[in-house]
Order: sequence, then structure tokens, then C-alpha cells
Amino acid sequence: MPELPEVETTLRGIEPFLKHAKISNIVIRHFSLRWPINPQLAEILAGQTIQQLYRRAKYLLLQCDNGTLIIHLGMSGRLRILTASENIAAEKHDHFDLLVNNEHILRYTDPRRFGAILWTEQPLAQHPLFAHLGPEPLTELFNTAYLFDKSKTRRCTIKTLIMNGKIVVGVGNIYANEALFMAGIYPGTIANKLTSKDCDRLITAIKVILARAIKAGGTTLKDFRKSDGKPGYFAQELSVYGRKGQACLQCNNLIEHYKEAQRGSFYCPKCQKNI
DNA sequence: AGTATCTCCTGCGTGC
DNA sequence: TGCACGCAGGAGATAC
Repeated sequence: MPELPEVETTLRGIEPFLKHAKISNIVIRHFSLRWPINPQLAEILAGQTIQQLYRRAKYLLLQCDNGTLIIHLGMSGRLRILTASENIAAEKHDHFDLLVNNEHILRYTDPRRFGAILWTEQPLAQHPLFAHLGPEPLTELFNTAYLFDKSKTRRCTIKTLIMNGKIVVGVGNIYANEALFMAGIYPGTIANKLTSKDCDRLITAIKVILARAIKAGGTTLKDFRKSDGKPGYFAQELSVYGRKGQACLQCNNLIEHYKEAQRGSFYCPKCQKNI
């Protein structure tokens, strides 16, 4: 499940092949992703040069001559770099190919098709998907004062709050669980109960967990693969996610599990306090 | 405006 | 072996 570290890992993997490269050809095999792919996309992209690549939230952005290609991996999406001369046949869920410099292919694969490939010519700050996004978690904008200000009036749970892209981007279910464990906060705690000190621990935990996950190349549970086809190794470092009934690594108590907003919450009842 | 719920989709695990 | 079923979840859409 690609969250920020998986998208960042993918970006770093594909960037050397795509930066300053000229788009030679596009193959679209399946137009219906989360939103339909623009039927004219192949004609629009052909001949453009990819000026630069970057990430905002969980979106990968390929800035071209005349606009930006927006790629979201959804739940099960992944991107690979293939060598064109090897002519590797597309499989069932390989929905999109981008050939650059007649040399390399960026191939998008997404069994569940929750992802998206969109083209926009407007500045991203004005784009509806980007206009209301919160700060990046690994920047200074995401700090204790900011989180405390946002949380002190909210009646949703703290887990829901940190997974809300208007508050902070890139924190999905896995890393929300892990960060709350590291901060010692029960995921079902009502956000407005948190003190400034709680927010301080949580801010630190989110930053540390995300940075570690990026360093490990992301978390591979089932679908995720880096752009070279290899898995990420952060799954081995998970403390609570997916560990229901197993011993807490800090206190040996059993990890518990409940569902909140259709998402699994894992926590240690001894290490994590309901404030 | 804030909050909760619904929705899209496929592959996999489980139980009969 | 086969089938029905439930589950996983990012995040926009919708309803209050």
C-alpha cells in the first residue's frame, strides 16, 4: 500500500531514467482508473520533454514542457523502469507505458485500479486535488505548534486527524499506527485531548517513522515493489501494524486490534495511553 | 466547517 | 475442487 515512503522510493528509482528525457511514445491499455485517463493523453505527451520529477503528498509529478503528468499509485499501483530493447510483454494489469528516448519504458501496473494518471496544464497550487492539501510531514511547516493548533478543537480521533490530507499529507494507515505507537498514544484518543507535549512526541514520531521507512525503501506487504522490482524492507521494522495477538516489542503485552473508519487500528494497551 | 459513511477495484484467505 | 464471502484500503464524494 503505497504511502509517502513508497512514493518517495519510487520517485528516487525512476528519476534518473526520466529527468530531461524526451517522451517518444505512450501506450494506454486500460483507460478506466480512479478517473478515466484523458483519451488524448498519448497525443498530448508525445514529443514533450520531462523537465523535472517531484512528489507532493502521495502524488508523483512529471513536469513536462506544457503541463504536468500526475500519477497516483492508489492502493496497489506500482511503477517500473524497463529497457525497451528487451521488449517485455505487458501483463494483465499493466495499464500504461511511457517510452522515453526510445530507450526506457516507465510501466504503470495497478490491479485494483484505485490509482490515477491525470494531465493538467494549470499551476498545481490551483488544481482541485492540490489546492487544499496540508503541509509535507518532513518539513518545518509540520511542527508541534501547528499540530496542537489543529487538534485542540477537533472531536475526531487522533488517528483520523493525522490521516487527513488537509492536516498533513502522506500519512496512511500503516505509518499512522506506527507513529502513534512510538508516541505512546492510543489511536482512538479524541484529538482535542492532546496536550502540546503529546503533539510534540507525535510530530517527532511521524517524522522519524517516515524517514526510517524511506531509508528502508518503503514497506512491502504484498503489492509494493520499488521501481527496480525489489521489495522495500520496512515491514521488518513494523512494531504494531499487522501484529494483532503478538507480543509488544517493548513490554511483551499482546497487541490489540479494532476497526475505525473501516481501517485496522493496532496498538499496545500498555504502552499507548488514552489521554 | 467538521464528521462519518459510502464508494471505486481485484486478489487472497477462509469456510462450507 | 469450487464457490461465496469478507477483507484490505487512499481519498474524493456525499450526506448530515
